[in-house]
Amino acid sequence: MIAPMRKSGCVACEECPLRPLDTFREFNDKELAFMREFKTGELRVDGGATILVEGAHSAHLYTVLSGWGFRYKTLEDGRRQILNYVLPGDLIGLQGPVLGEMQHSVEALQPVVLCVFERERLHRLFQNHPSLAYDVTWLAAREESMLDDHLLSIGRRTAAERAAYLLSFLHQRMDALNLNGDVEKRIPITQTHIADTLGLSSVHTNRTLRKLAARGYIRWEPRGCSILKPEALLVLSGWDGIVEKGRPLI
Amino acid sequence: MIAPMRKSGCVACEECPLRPLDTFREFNDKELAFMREFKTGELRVDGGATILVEGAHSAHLYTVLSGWGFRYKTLEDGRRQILNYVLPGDLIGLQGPVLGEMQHSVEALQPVVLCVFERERLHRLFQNHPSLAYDVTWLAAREESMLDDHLLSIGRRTAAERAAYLLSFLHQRMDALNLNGDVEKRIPITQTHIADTLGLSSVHTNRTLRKLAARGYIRWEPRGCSILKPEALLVLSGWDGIVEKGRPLI
DNA sequence: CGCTTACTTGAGTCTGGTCAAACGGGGTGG
DNA sequence: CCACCCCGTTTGACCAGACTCAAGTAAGCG
Repeated sequence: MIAPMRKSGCVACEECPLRPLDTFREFNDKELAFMREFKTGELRVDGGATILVEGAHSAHLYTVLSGWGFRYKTLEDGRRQILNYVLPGDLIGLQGPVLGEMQHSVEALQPVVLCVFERERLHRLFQNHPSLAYDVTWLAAREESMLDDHLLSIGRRTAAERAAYLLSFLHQRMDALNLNGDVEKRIPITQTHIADTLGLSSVHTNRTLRKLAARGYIRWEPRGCSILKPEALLVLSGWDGIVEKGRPLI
Repeated sequence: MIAPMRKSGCVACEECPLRPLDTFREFNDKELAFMREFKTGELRVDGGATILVEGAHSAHLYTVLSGWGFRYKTLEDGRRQILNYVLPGDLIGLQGPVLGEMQHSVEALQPVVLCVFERERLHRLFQNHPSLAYDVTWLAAREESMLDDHLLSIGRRTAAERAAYLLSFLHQRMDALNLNGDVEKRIPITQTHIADTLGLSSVHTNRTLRKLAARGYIRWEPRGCSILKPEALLVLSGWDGIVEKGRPLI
């Protein structure tokens, strides 16, 4: 599951391929210098691997460099709820250092590369780099905002609206990273993942997605979904879309 | 809706009635001094009043000193989803300063007293008080953790389990504040609030609650609910309960 | 080639929604 | 003081969206 991490041979923060993207705010030299120091290595995990486990008192936190994953919780009897998806630029595992232990698990959907940070050094970040501390809070507030949206969706939208919302949401997040600019245009998840995100059964999810496909809004492919009419999905969902500018990249 | 705020005549942070409670971590003198400076006044709102509005670019953030409220979002057609409840000690309105504008609204369930903070000074807090900055992040991570729990509940639990979860959740939060130690033992919400939290209709919520009452787990009172058998509710819900120690009070 | 995983489809069931009506308490204006 | 109204709660009857069970297809892989 876990390849050894190395400091040499991994991407330096100054050359991070994500940082130049429009979504991310610019860091100054001091911030970048700290980041390079803060990052202790990289971690590669296979698709399907568990990155963080509920209950663990993890020694690390991570930022996703590439690949998709998802956060989830389960009930005793196995019912699973996917809480959110993690994409490149997302900070994960903050609950470990801050609250003491993880309250959810994280799993990779594809091979994922992670930047590794030590929980110990997080205090140094807060001590010496207020702007970065603020950024960590920014990221936490953003996650909360996404969860609010998901809650509204699961609680109050119909199955079709929920599906439209989720696909719009993921499409917009991809868009911000230009992941759909080149090769990867597909959202790399199965219908079971969608079902476990929307609080539906996989059978009903399938029927709902087929209707969206019949209308020409999406095309379902093995292990993934292509968005053909993002605007139509957005209208159907009744969602405003993501409001986000100057997102920090820790 | 809004009474004028005054700095004199309001509770100083050193004498904050909440701070001595076991749930909250102790603050040192320097932290307390900053808090007294940070707090610019108090605000009293009536029950039913709106404290913060979605879309607003609010100039303040608040900590609840007394009273209950709730955070919510609505869809165009009026469908409402309650995201979480706010109780004394909760920091609200962080989204304003951090993300730029509020993505949800907050409404008072009762007369509520709030400590008022200026969004401008939040940067000073991060600049000069790393421990408090860390605390703000702690609170954001805690909120996220609660939302994760809610999502699991709405997405994957049955109506009865959801109701049991929500009532357990609110009961535990009351407990931590000793609100049930003295006069107020009731959870001060209507069945419509519960319905809008659980993603159910009010009719079905009523039937579900009556079943819980018939089993002797709860007693419903006008505009409120008393918990008679918290352990039974916890078992029914399949929830672990809140894990929380040394919560900061900003 | 056989196994597994993902997706599809049909049939019957049930949880939870909608519509409708009624009750009861608290507040208000006459 | 009483009539009225409104809000929150309760209950019944009926309906429908979503679930379960079940079976079958198709693609990928060792």
